[in-house]
Amino acid sequence: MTTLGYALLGILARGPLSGYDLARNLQLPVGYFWQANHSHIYPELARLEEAGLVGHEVVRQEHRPNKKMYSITDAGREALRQWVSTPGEAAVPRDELLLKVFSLWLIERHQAITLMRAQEQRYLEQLAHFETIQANLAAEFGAALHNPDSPAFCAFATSQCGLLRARSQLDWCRWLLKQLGWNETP
Amino acid sequence: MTTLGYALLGILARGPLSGYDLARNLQLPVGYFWQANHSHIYPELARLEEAGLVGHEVVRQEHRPNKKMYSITDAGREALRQWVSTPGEAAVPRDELLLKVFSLWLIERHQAITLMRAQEQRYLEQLAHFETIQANLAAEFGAALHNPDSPAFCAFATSQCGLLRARSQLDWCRWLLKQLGWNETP
DNA sequence: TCCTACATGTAAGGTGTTACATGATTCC
DNA sequence: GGAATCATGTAACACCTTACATGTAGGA
Repeated sequence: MTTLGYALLGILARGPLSGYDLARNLQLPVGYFWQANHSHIYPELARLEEAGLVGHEVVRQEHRPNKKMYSITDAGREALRQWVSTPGEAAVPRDELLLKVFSLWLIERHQAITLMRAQEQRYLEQLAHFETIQANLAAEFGAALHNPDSPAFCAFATSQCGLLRARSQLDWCRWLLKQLGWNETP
Repeated sequence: MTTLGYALLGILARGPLSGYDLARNLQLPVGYFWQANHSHIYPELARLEEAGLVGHEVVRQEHRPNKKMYSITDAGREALRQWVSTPGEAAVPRDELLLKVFSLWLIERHQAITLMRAQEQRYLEQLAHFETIQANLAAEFGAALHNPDSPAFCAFATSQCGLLRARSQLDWCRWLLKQLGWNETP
């Protein structure tokens, strides 16, 4: 089983969806920690179905194309549970920005500052985004959000991770910008 | 040009190295934000050389195999500068752990706690690692570490990012563990 | 004797992205 | 008329990992 497969199972465990809907989920809500294109999702769904982890039924629609609604099977839920409860290896975080910062000494000071300011802006947007997500979750689920056995809490927990991360990255950006400013020749 | 290519140029900009040494750099020091295997590096070095961005000379050694020492060319340094100074797209952080947390509601409370405790331990190790790296850099470079035009400062800046990240992840882990504990039935 | 470090490569397979391909409906 | 949304797929390519392949020297 691939990780994408588990990502799909994780979304389908919350309710039946079409491949198209799954693709949208993997662009934004879940997309902040795992992305995928539809061209990857459709074949993967076929593989999951062959393995008996999901099933689908065709829903006829008027005024728009028919769609296949996929649902997770008992076997699928069990496979997902198994995967979630096993620790797994430490992931390698690939960060292009850090690669650039590693070579920042090569470029002009003002270019470096421009680069980091753009990044600062990006993290600010991320932060705002996660705050919006959390506000929406709070409005929709209320007290249920504090129950760790609910899907809503789990969505909140992942967004909380993103929020804290964005904050720490923002701190780092500003620290770096300060360093870049100190030795400046006016 | 691939990102791996720029990663190699970024290391070679600090001094000539063999493919083997580059592979080691991309396992640990740089490896905390970009990893690569030797099987990927050797062909990439050949491509960089074909493009005139690096060159090599064979160094004969006794008691051990000959090696090819690669150095960055002027064209390579310029290409690297170009790449570093352009902002680039926002990266998609793929995080398997967050995918698991997203489905945490499916598993038993004690399993979830075990999972997060293991993760907490992992982040603690990361934190210690970055602190060691920074201590080593401080011991080796001293005051030069504060000069943003030095390669040493850039190495420090990347480790600083890793350190802050590890800290925020640790905070998140503990927040989640607290949430998992609150609704516990003893 | 076996394992690790040094040193360089190729081959096969898995994963992920971009582009190709089609077609109805709705909004500007 | 053109763009966006809904809806599903295939094909080609780029990227990355694992395994295969070879050989010396030194330490446990």
